Amino acid sequence: MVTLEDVAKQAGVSLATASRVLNGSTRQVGADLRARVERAADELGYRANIAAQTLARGASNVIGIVVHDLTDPYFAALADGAMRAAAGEGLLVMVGTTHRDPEQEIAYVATLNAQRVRAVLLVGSRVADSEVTERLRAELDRYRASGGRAACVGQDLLGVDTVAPANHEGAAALARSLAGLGHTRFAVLAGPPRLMTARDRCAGFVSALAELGLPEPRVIEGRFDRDGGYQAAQETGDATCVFAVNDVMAVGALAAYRERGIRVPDDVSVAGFDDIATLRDQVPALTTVRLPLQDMGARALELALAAEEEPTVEQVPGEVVLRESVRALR
Amino acid sequence: MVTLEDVAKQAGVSLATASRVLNGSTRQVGADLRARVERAADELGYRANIAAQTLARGASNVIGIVVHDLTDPYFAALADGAMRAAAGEGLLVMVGTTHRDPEQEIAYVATLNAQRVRAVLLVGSRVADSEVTERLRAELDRYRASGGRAACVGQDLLGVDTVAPANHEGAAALARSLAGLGHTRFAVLAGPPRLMTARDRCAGFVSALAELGLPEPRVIEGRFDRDGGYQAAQETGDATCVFAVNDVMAVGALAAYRERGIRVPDDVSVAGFDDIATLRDQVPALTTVRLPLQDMGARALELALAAEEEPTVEQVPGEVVLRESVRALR
DNA sequence: GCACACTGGGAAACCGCTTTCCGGGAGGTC
DNA sequence: GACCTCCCGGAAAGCGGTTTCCCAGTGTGC
Repeated sequence: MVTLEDVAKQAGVSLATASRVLNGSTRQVGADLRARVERAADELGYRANIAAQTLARGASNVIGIVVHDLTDPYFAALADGAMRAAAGEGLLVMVGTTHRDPEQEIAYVATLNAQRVRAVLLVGSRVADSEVTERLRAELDRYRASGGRAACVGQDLLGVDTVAPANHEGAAALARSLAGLGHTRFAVLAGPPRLMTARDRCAGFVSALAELGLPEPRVIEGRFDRDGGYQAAQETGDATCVFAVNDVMAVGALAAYRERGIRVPDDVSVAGFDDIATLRDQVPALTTVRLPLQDMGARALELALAAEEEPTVEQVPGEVVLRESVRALR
Repeated sequence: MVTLEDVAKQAGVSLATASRVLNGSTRQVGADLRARVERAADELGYRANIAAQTLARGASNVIGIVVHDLTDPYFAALADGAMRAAAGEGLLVMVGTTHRDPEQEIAYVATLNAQRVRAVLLVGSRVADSEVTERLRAELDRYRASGGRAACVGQDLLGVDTVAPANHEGAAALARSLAGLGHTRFAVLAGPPRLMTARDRCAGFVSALAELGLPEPRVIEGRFDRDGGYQAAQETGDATCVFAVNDVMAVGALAAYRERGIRVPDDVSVAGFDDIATLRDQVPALTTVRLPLQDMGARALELALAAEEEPTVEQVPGEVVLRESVRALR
């Protein structure tokens, strides 16, 4: 393993000079020495030891991103956005996946704190469990107390900068659009009530219907993934319009209906939430609420790095996109 | 920022003892001192500085994964597999995305080397550019020379442990299956010839057809993504069966046909490659070659960590999965 | 011609932790 | 009771960089 000292020795200069040449400094180094050092480094194949640099500088150039599940395109898009932004800042990215285990999330914050990462991004829904949230928050506070920055994509429950998708409002807007098509009997594939995102979307949808004076929809809980949508779709009864709280679930629902010979949108209309790019070619094309996922990820990183005194909370509106999976009732 | 020294002082013990208690050691520490240290650490909210640990230990517990594009479910699945395996080993993961720029790939290897990560996983197709490959290989050699381990998912071109999907054979098997259905006029949505993966799949398909004595397929180059498939599908002429070299392209092709009123599989059969989970609910269901992506990612990590003397190359067979997007010609 | 920046080089302290080495005390053996 | 081990605590030497501080040499301005 080649060290800076080896390089300095080979170039016949001091450690200080070698460091200034190779790893950046405000100080100038004469052209000849500079060349000697660079040549020596090249010949020896020197690579700075970042651990040592981090230790000496007291700051790393790494950020951490914690997501629930990378294979879920929702998180992949958010992570990608954040990673592009990070790359633009010359930062490296450490990614942790919790597989939806809140304990893992807490553990990651602790680990990333230990890594002294510059910033931590918590991407994904909070859960409705104040005990867990409190512990996460404590861990986060500890991290921030020692100079770390944090931001979150999801619900503003952690006292950090937050990019908050307008789940409630987006679902409400969707409900109004669907009601505008003449639907009155709705069902909601609500996902797990534990997940704030699922809960908010469901609540937004339900409350908008109530405001319109429409009957309460049937709310079917289940998992937050494709299979959750598939299963919940078995129980939508005589609803003419079904809202799945995310696109992946909606796709599961479409599959379920297809298998049972129920036509979408002729027999039942289906809508999702998120507008996942990978699912844009579904047949029938999915009505949904579009969220600018990549931008949200990037924005979260910006917020974290900007580090205002007071945590910023940014609402991100969703845009209702009507596609072929819904039809108007005359 | 609370350091180990603070903890030691507060507990009234030496640095050595505090270290042994908190950060693991072969040495025993007496129960009372151990308790004192733990209490002090807890009170102060101590988090070990990993940069310092890495420096002192001379080894980090981080691995690096370099992928082309996280939003492509193919890479997401591979990365997820590798990350699960890493988590099982207690390793943290640093993810870099190249967005298909080979220079970025080289740069990441250099950076990860600087980070002294335990292992580097290069996930994704090599490119048919020996100059670039050579430079990447040189960077990798430099990394390995200083004790790093590396593995690759893709083509065995780097002299490191490799998990190599049987692209050629898989595509050939698919070709035979499709020919068995009676098809004779084929087209291949071949992707970019630069990409070895695209090239191998295309070549495997073409050569299998040749062995069967069937006419040469029309080969249409293009991008490796959904839009590439969409565009290439415009030029498939009178082919009765179209092979897209990956599922995402196949989905693009399905969309193109749908728009033009060409029915799949009635008018044209379509097949892809990879068996991407997110795309399993496509209509019509996509015929494809299944690759155990998550396992491959996990396996690559295993290989990298195992670190035999001679690089291992593991072929991973693909399994042809016939679904509704193809039909038999009578 | 002299005081005075100013420039660029090097010695050495320091970042926070691990680990080797040393030493003192307890316990065992004959 | 002398001698040996074993056990466990602490001092201190690194790990590989960065950066402060000091110093010699070189232009400047008057």
